[in-house]
Amino acid sequence: MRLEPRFYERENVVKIARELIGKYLFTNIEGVIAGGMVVEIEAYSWKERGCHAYGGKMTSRNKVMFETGGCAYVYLCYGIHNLFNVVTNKPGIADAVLIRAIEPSEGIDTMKQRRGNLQNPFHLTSGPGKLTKALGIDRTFNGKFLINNDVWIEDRGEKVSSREIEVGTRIGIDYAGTDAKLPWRFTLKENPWVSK
DNA sequence: GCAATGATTTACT
DNA sequence: GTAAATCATTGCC
Repeated sequence: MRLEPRFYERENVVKIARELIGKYLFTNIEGVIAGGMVVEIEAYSWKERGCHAYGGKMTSRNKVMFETGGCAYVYLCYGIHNLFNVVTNKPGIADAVLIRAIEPSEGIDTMKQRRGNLQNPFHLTSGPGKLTKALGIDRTFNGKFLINNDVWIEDRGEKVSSREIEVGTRIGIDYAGTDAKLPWRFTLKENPWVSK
């Protein structure tokens, strides 16, 4: 079952991130479906320094974060890598979750092709820049709604108990000061597809 | 208009 | 495990 807008429009972005573990992210590029289960995710909110829209400041890059929940926010990091976020909360409130890793289930051959020859198959989608490349996501997806047929998230009814979820601090935002210590990173315990 | 910077990846030791 | 590559976005001049 595909997740509806009201799932994303709730106020607690951390809770949404926690609930998205075990859900399935798919893309449909020119009729080819690829995707898999979300195993790693982080929450971001305008209230803390780790977020692009910290303080509620809108720029041409992050304006999509101010859209209503259920919008895709894709941006370029380090000049090369596309990172895939899902906007949450109500219009005007810039919260989002960053999908960092998935466990491939559909279109694995296509993903391998997009990623080129890999030594270690576990490197296919075990990182935010890797998974966007594997799924064919680029910045043309910025602003797309997850109720369209290009990209969406499904609930396949798999239950993930809280003790299977590992909570930690977010990656790569040391500059955020004390906000970098917020326990807003969720991973599936002992899953080989989680980035290290 | 220009230089500093980063929510990372890759290859190499 | 560590370090370099790489360029759009940002913020200041």
